[in-house]
Amino acid sequence: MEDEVDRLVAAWRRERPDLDVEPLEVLSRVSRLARHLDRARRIAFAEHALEPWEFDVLTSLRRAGAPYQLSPGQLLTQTLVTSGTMTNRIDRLAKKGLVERLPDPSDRRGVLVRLTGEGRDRADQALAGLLDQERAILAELSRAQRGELAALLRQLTAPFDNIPG
Amino acid sequence: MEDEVDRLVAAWRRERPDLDVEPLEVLSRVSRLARHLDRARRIAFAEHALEPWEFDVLTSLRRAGAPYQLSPGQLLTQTLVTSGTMTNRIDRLAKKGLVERLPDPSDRRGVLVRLTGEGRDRADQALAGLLDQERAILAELSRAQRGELAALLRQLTAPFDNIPG
DNA sequence: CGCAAGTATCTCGACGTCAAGACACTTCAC
DNA sequence: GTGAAGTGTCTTGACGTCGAGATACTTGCG
Repeated sequence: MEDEVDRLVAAWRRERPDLDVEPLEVLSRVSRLARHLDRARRIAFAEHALEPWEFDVLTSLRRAGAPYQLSPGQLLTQTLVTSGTMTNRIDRLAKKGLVERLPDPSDRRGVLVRLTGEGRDRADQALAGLLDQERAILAELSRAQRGELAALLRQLTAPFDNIPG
Repeated sequence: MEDEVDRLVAAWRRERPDLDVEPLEVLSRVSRLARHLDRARRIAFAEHALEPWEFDVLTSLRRAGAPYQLSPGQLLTQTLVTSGTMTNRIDRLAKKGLVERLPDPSDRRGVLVRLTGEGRDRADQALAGLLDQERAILAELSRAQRGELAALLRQLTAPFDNIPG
């Protein structure tokens, strides 16, 4: 089946036959698919009255394991946002009672963000919903294909994740 | 090589051994890679004094071929933004002299957006720069692997692109 | 010990996006 | 032709993000 990137690449080959546009076959698909996923997630989370950004923060804390707390700096690296954004997110989540700020006992510059009981429940529920939705999207592929795809993507993400950038 | 998603998945398996988190192996990588690509593109385009959103609009028009004009509605479907956003983008690009608005001769509700000569040159230059950067990112993979990856991604994007979403 | 450099977080203003609705024009059925 | 539904674009207000700088504390060197 043809997709929008096939059309996009064909158009470039017509308009700019002098250029090698093969990279777009992969990376434009990644960007566009991410865009579609963002939209789908927004809808899935709405059932749990959560925004995607709230999910990102809550699940980062949830994954940390008991006592479900991380510093704002650790949250930054997990969510790929800037520090100003994270401050704002923590403020809003705290106001909703899903997280709380505690002073870091070992560094008085620092703060720890801890998930509340309600925050934990909401994260768990939303995660289950998200996984259901993602399984439906991935039903296009066989188990083996999903494994291949994951491995190929890992090769591209690893440099970004390991060399700081 | 391990990436951030490997760590993320391992954390979920520890915290929620009851859930099947396999979908994250693919889709979390797509989202995170897209995020990294956004950042890299922003830097690449800065050399040409263009923002990513400007590039998106200008190249959509460029790909359309002479006379390089599309309606705002056609631009919406190509760029995956809302109509209010597109109006705003066209306003700003017009103010910079990179596009111009013309009345649509065949539908008086409509408008056509046309690339100016300078807009076309800027789009062409930025595209070449982007492709160089993307080639560097994709050097992690063999030509055959890139082909495989593109084909697998196409299977996931096609439903979004063909069934209206 | 004392000071400079480094680090963690927060503050602030500018900006881009979105969603919903308004408006103008077109199309289609009767 | 006329009215209703449909379509294409723009307007508006709220919101989230970013980047740069400020602040408070810590670390390491002399």
